[in-house]
Amino acid sequence: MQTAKRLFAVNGFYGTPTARIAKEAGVSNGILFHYFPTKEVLIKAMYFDLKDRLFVYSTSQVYKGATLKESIYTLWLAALEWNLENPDDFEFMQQFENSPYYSLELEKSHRYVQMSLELAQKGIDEGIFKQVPASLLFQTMSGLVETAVRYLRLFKEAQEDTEFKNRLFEMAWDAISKNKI
Amino acid sequence: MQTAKRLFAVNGFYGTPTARIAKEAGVSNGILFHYFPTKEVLIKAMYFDLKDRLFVYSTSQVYKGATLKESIYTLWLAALEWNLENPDDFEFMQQFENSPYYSLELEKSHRYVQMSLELAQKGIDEGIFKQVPASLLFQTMSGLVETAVRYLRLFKEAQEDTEFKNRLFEMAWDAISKNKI
DNA sequence: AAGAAGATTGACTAATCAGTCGATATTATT
DNA sequence: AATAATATCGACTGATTAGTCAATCTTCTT
Repeated sequence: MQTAKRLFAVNGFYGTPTARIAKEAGVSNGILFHYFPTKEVLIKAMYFDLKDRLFVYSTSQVYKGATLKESIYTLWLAALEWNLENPDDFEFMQQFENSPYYSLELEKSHRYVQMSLELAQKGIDEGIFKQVPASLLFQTMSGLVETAVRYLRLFKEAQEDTEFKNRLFEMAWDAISKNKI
Repeated sequence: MQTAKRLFAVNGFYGTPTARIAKEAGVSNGILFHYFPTKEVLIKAMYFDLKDRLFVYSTSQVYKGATLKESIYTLWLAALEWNLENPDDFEFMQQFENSPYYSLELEKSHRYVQMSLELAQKGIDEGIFKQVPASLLFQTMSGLVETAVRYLRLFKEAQEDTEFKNRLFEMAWDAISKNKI
């Protein structure tokens, strides 16, 4: 799976023959299909695995007694840094979510998504977030994490700039929170 | 190109044989390669064409004497509705921008991107937008248009809800503009 | 009308690739 | 130790597909 991820990230799903995955992973062609009966099964298993690791990593960072904003910030930062530190995962995820393999049903089955939706609903109920559907808030935040990741991948010098990252978060926060004018 | 776009939107680039494009377009295999020497050339030509049509459509809607916020709103709405009315274009664009064909150099060559960047810079200079790079503001807006499109495609009943669309714009505007607390 | 230039055809090919399968090796169970 | 169960191998195949090419048709020029 690690080898497949690296190759997919560079050459895309269709640009990566299963034979090459097996070869570079140092195993036979046969054994690959022994564990993953089709290429599609391999790809979906990889996506599920990735989302689950992201969930474990993100939630492990959140304090128990944190305020909502602190929690959101921690989760936002965790997602951001995780994507920056695992560029192959990010590439793979982007490709997958824009491929025919992806579906909403699949998406909703992940713990990561469920947890995020609950948090969004909490913010709405407390009157901190805008009065829009929770799923919209989640998608907005996810989209803005992606934007931030893409930007910081381009301008690497800003990756260590805490002040700049705070501004990035501020943009995301302003998008979803009620404005106190 | 229209046929290719429809097929790509449904089956993806790699899931669509050139022979099928030709057949469904009612032309021969040979003539397709007469005008587009490779599949890649076809795909890139389609992307360029699409971005240019989006530019023409969007800018035609902006009033001369409009304020910055009005202009941004008009452009945001134009992009949103254009994507909703041309779902094949949207699917195609998403796939392209997450494929190995895509590059930043290509992106910057489009009139649409150049115009957007100038507008973003104007907002920064006037102190209306957050003091971050213009390209970040543009990418943020683009990302939020995508989010809005995806959301409205899922919940079609909200597509005609002007009030809801205003809320969507508000989220985008709050993300990029300075907050008046 | 003759000839040139370009448009169009579709059968063909060389290469690629997902997935199979029978044989062999390793590990677990009794 | 004998047997069963599982893991691994890699050569092979059937299907698919991007791109070619020689022949035919259409349009333009003089």
